[in-house]
Amino acid sequence: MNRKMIDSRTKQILFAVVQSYISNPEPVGSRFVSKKYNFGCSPATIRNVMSDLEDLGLLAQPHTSAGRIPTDKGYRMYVDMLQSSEPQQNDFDVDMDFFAAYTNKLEAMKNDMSGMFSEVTNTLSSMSNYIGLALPPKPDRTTFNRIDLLKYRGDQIVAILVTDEGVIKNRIIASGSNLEQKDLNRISDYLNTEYGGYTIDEIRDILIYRIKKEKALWDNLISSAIKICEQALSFSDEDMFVSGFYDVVNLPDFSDISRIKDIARAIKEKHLILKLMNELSNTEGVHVMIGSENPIEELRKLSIVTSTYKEGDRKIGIVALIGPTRMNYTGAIYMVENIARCISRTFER
Amino acid sequence: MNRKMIDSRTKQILFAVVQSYISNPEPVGSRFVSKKYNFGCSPATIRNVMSDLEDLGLLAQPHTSAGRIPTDKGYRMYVDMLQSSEPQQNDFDVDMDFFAAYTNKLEAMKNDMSGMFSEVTNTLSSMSNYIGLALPPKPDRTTFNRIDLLKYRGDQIVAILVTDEGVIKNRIIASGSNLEQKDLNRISDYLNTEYGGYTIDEIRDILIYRIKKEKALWDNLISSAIKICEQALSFSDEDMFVSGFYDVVNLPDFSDISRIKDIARAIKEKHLILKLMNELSNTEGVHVMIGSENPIEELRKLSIVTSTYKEGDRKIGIVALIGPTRMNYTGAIYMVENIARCISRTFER
DNA sequence: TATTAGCACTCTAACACCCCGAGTGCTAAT
DNA sequence: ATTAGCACTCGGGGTGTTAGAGTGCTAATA
Repeated sequence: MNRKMIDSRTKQILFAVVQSYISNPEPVGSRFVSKKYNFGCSPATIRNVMSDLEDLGLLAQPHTSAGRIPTDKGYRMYVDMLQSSEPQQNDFDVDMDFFAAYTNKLEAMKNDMSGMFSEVTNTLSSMSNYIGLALPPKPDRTTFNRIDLLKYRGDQIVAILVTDEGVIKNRIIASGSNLEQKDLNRISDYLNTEYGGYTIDEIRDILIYRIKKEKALWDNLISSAIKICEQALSFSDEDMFVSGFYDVVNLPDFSDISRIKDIARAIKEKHLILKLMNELSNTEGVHVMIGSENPIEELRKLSIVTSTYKEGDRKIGIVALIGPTRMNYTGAIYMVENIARCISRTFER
Repeated sequence: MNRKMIDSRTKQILFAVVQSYISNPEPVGSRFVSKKYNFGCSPATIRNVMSDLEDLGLLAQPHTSAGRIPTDKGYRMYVDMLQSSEPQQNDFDVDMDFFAAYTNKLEAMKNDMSGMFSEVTNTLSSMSNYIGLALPPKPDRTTFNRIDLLKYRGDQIVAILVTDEGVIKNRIIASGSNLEQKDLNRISDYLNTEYGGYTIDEIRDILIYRIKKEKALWDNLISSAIKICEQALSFSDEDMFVSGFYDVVNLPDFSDISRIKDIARAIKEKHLILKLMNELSNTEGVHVMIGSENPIEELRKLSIVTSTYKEGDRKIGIVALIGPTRMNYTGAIYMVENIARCISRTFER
């Protein structure tokens, strides 16, 4: 056998081992492989090959007299094989009709982002039994299109923030002073010409800068405008949707209490995952991170499958599944990919 | 010893056993009680008393040669003793100043109910290491005060729903037809005179009835009004806030995997807990349910401490802590009670 | 009559031990 | 290059033993 190149049969045996282990979490032995899959060779041969695979760091033995289980590197090769070959038949009982219907369902929820995305994570997790994640279009990174201010009762104002993705948020704020609708119109005109096109992050920076430097210069109206804008833009950054923790504890992979603690900690440290998701939201299509490949310490024993969704050509958010490294990658990829596609379609209309 | 009446020393010994077990989850033996607490009697005497307590069903032995642990009934008596005696010194390092400051913090979030209540559950859970729950003022059960409709762009309308507790929700809806602001005013006037004072639940019923019976009779405007009202009132009923699952798995009480599964299932079945909370939201002040006292199968091994919060005299919602039956009741009661008080104060202003 | 000391008894957790079976690695034959 | 055969290894499950903690009971005591 060559140093670098792995011959086709070897690859297939790796594939078989991984697939067997995924469907049944028992170390897989040579006899089993030789019997179950038809490679036309005896257990002894398989043994040799598996031994090679172990040397390559693709398989490992829990202990001497046990079968092999895949290493993270082994899963990696398996996933790469999956993705280079043609679409696998999915293991979940959802077909394309489901996703078509689902797109319509999401479409109907378009006005309620948070409802829509909690629906998405619920579906992801309940169909897969893994943990579903979703990042809605982040205001920070979207372009401010316009803000509208409507007078409400007393000194209260309804601020409606519109970005390129549509209405993001509306909230009621107290202006402090009693402004007329025409004042509000002047304020929003000012804000829209001044800030239109910037991302919300940038606007925040500008605001902070201005407040420091030029405070004294402004007239009352502008000062109100800034104040209102500040209030209207102050979103919580905790905008990540997670669900499915409660199913995942039933997976055999989490029969060990310490694994559950790991996963609990990982989810609790939302900001870490958030950061990772943000980094990944530049990637195109489906992306898989396996165990130790993961930059986040807390996720080193888990795998994460992500896919960005888009509006037109712009990637505006991301959905994901988190599960054990012994994950049904075929199914997870299929789900994540198609759900992301549903969301994209929703934004297109 | 009398049949029914338990003498004071016996009670105190029960108290000691429970408290010891709560602070350290080991069956407590007679020698230990006699040494640690000063009852001025020997282990043998304690043993007799503990044996009596076991006959009364207040203590139990995991096995013959182990110490005693409290039964649910034992915890019940303990909690009753707690509540009849004067306020215990709390075990958490929060004093009244904390709650005063906390009230202000909540005050500032009053415009953002969901933010406020997720803040509440986070605080509850992180300070106690149990699971924090909160039920915001339920729209269904609150009285509809008025609805305001503001024209926004195109056929879109901002609907602002006001109840006796203040602004509950504002959402953007599409009217379908292009209405002027004065039409909207007529619609909202109609809705307000027609439905003001009813609870939202009742309104929903009325709407359904009317839609069936009188559909043909209405003019266009009223039909729009109903349509809008329907849309505006269609809240998700998933309005319960939960947090702290991730800390609770670290408690020694959940070192057993099956216990974790129990608790995971309990939380997943939100509607059950929701129902319980609804039932409890008529109770006055703090309420404790211990293990088997619980009507919900899934919670039979857990305890729940609840407290309603009020606006004036009306109880409008509830907060709670869920933990193991071996719970720090003193601390949990203290936290729940005071947090509920903070919320009440917030609504008063 | 309530309390206590003393003692026999019970039960668990921990450890040692053994054996079975599954699965391997190696070697020699094909 | 493949294979059959065989010795070897290791974990899991069952058994036996022991130490220690805690009890219940009895008889003595205040």
